[in-house]
Amino acid sequence: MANENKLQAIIAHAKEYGFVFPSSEIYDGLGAVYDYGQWGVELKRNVREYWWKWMTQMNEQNIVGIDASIFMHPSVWKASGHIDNFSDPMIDNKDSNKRYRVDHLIEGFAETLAEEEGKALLADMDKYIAADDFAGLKQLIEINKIACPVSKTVNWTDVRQFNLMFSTEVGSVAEEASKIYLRPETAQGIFVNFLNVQKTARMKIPFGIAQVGKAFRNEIVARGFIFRMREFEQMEMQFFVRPGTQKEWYEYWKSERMKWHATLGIDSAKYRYHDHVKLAHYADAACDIEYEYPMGFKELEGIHSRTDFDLKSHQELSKKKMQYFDADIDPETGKAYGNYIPYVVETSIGLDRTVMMLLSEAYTEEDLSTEEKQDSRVVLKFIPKLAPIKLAILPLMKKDGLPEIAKELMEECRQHFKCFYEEKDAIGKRYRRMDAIGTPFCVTIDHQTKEDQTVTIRHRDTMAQERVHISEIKNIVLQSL
RNA sequence: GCGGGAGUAGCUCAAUUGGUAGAGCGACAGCCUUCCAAGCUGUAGGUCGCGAGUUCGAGACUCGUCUCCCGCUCCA
Repeated sequence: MANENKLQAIIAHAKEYGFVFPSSEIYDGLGAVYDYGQWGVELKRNVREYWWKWMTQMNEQNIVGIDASIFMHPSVWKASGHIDNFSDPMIDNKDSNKRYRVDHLIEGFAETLAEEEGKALLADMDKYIAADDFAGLKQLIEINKIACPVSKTVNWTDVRQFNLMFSTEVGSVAEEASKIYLRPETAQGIFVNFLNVQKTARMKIPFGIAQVGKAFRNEIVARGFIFRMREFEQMEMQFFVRPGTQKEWYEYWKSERMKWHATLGIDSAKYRYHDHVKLAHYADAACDIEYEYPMGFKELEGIHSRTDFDLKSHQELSKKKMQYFDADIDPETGKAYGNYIPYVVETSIGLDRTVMMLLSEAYTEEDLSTEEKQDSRVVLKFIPKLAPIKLAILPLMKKDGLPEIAKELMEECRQHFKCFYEEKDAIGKRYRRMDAIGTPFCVTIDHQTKEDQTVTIRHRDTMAQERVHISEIKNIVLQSL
């Protein structure tokens, strides 16, 4: 299937079978916001829980979790650089339809001028930017006849503000209210709690703090289904290390995170690392783990060596010492390492992007036609651990006591994993419905069950069936999880 | 934001030059059925994206508007 069609098919399937719905659809929807439906939420929860366990329980490193609030003190975003770096005035060229950050455009032009002239121009620009004077900025562009590099024209729109962060007011009385932001990343919740966690959990470096939660970003263009949403969920872990060791920990987490991906049942050829050449303001090394989505390789997870940028910024702004006292002996000096601000290696993966990866990877259209008749099915090949429903229990017919036996099995199994019971329609049709939402096992109760307590267990991917004793079903499913 | 394409039932689509909305699948109820969708009967479901205009009459024509998709621009 062509990739553009595959994306369409996945979006349609996700909606049709209750995985992902457009937000507020009855009111024409809300751009780049989606809701998870009954099966989507199970899939997403399974991913989230698996990541959490893998990080905070199964991993050999010392990692604990937190759950910080979405609202944070405005100074947090001052310290993190989000206020200064991500609220840029933008301008569009009407002929080329290209959009530019105003500062980039003017800086680019300034470089073509003589040094003194350029400096003067940039000084003017900084003055206008500091004053939020957009009309002044536009005037500056017009006076200097700064042209679009593509269209070479000066046919510009007005200058507009681009805000990465969503803001709202805290305080119920309007005059007393103060502006705060919805967090654009979860990491800062970890940094501001660094001391709390380190002290109360008596954590020793190296150690990690994990968090899963919502984050919010205005996007200039929100496209690609749940790949890029305005409200999304991140699974992040900040790993605090001794300065100077960040490079080896960066490499460690680079490979460690790929090990996690290798357990998701995804073709390893669909993954690649992408090293950042141009580094963000806080990083000394950074790479992405990319997955080949239907629209191409795209960033799924980021691994960043964030240095001590964040803790240091918070220390400066808050005047609180964000230090760790390291009693370990430095072999070079024979003395304790002493007080320092830890360096940080971050792993940050998009939960929604992971769900989209799993949907993309699992979605399979199969042609089952024989010479006699045409036949096909759509099957979602999730690994059982992540599948929304683990087991469907299907009496072959809804009479002769078969539903009663099925319900007994249902009662036993539902205590351990998500089950689905259905007695309507032909058995083949019920199998196909379960295929469409990725249920790995179906068990069918028939008349023979009444005689020898055996049932048919049917495997999703191979469609193979085997006859087993009814008492084995629970363990067969549990072993696959 | 710009350019292109598309909006009719849950889904896929149909409705002669404008004449007042249908089918298949799906869903639901029942019948029949001893293991891989499309056997039988019945039922529900649509102010044709929304709003104006032209007309005796608009799903169709005109204008506006909204939403979605594709491409471009920005981006941790």
